[in-house]
Amino acid sequence: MLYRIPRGVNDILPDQIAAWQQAEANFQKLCRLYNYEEVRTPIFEQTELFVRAVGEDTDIVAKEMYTFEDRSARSLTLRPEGTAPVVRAYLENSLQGQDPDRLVKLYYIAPIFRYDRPQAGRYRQHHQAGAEAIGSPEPEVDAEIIQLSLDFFASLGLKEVTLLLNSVGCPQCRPTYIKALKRHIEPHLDEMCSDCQRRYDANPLRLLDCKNQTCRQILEQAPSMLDMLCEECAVHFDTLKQTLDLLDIAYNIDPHIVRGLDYYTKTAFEFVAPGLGTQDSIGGGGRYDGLIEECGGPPTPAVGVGIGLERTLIAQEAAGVAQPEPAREGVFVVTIGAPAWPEGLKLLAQLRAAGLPAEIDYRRRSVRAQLRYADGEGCRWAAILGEDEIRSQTVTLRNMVSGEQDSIRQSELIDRLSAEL
RNA sequence: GUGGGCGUAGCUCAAAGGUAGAGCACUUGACUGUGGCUCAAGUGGUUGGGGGUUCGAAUCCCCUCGCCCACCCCA
Repeated sequence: MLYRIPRGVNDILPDQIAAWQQAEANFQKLCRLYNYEEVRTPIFEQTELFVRAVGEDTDIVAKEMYTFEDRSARSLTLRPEGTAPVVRAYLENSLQGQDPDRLVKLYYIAPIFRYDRPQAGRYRQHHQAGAEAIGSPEPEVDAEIIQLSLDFFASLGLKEVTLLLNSVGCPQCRPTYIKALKRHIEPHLDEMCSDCQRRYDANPLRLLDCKNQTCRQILEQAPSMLDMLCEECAVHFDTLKQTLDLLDIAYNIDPHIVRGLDYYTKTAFEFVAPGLGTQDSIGGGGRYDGLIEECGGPPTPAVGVGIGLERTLIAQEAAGVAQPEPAREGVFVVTIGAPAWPEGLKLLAQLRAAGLPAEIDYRRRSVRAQLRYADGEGCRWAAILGEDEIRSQTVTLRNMVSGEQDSIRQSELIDRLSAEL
């Protein structure tokens, strides 16, 4: 073998396509139900867009982007997340129109690229189904995004999805919180891991999700962001919780949900599912009220979600959700003997022209082999053409499920099958 | 980026220094023109790749690539 697939990326082969198409179709259907419209943005953007939107200090920007120069020395980057390109397209095409308060609801299904060490459920190219609601500050919209996501998981038979919920505050209250957090940590700083010592200055919020034992202990008594939200953020969070209660959506408050993208404000959430090992997050999102302004637009509040399709499908498999058997359909043209071959080819073309899925065995093997092939291909009918049939202008039509067969006129075959299939 | 486990037929796996195998799948036949069940025969391998040790390597050593697991990160 001369060439192998690059590390960390996958082929999606015919036997997996049904699961993918089901997931994609369900997501699209739900988005239409919730009045979100599809956008398709390029797989690469100016590098600066992601650096600015996601944040220079994040792992995604610092070490996980596929960045390259084109032939004119422009720095471009393969999309490492879905929100920034949508925001760019929203601004560039003035999707808000003349109404500055207009709520623009968009969705996408797109490949995402991150140079990470591959692992089960973690790939260098994966696919996200995402939804963004741009233009509304209302917590009910956060709830809508969450509900849409949960409906999607439910539509795929995923029953044990847990919603983890947090608020990461806003530019008003977060600095106060960070000051309090650092004040708590400072006396213990030299006991903490080297990563945390670096984060202390670079990105103190990230201290919260350190998995190191000693760091965790020190952080256990640390103040919680949730206790220090400003009035506006606290009301937003309370209203969101009330709305979720109203909609019978269960959630676990988890103050350690921080998210790896700097643009989040207020609501941050994550969906976790069993069966994935340590990569158990199948989706996540939150509010990003500052991002549109950061990208050069007017102050515009927004909220969104990204769902990992590979992980969702792994969770679906782990949960033992059976894929529906493809229905038997199609006609297999069986020819017997040399004179029947051209007649079979003509019949094959006629069937296809009439919109009936049809196949033939180009290897011209024994009847036995042709029927076995037809069975393996999942055909519902076999149309058998031999000397007898040609002489009498008929075809032997065999039902591949029941095994019954009878002789019918060639001129009636298409009408008969069209009625049945 | 760090540490560990594993790479043998299309698939799932044996063979622990001495002839590379089994089951499933596939092909053909038993059944001159009828699939699924049964039986029989057959096809199929640079043992991930490269180098080394040895009379002899799937097996031991080194390098490399890939997958998996944990850290990390996140979808």
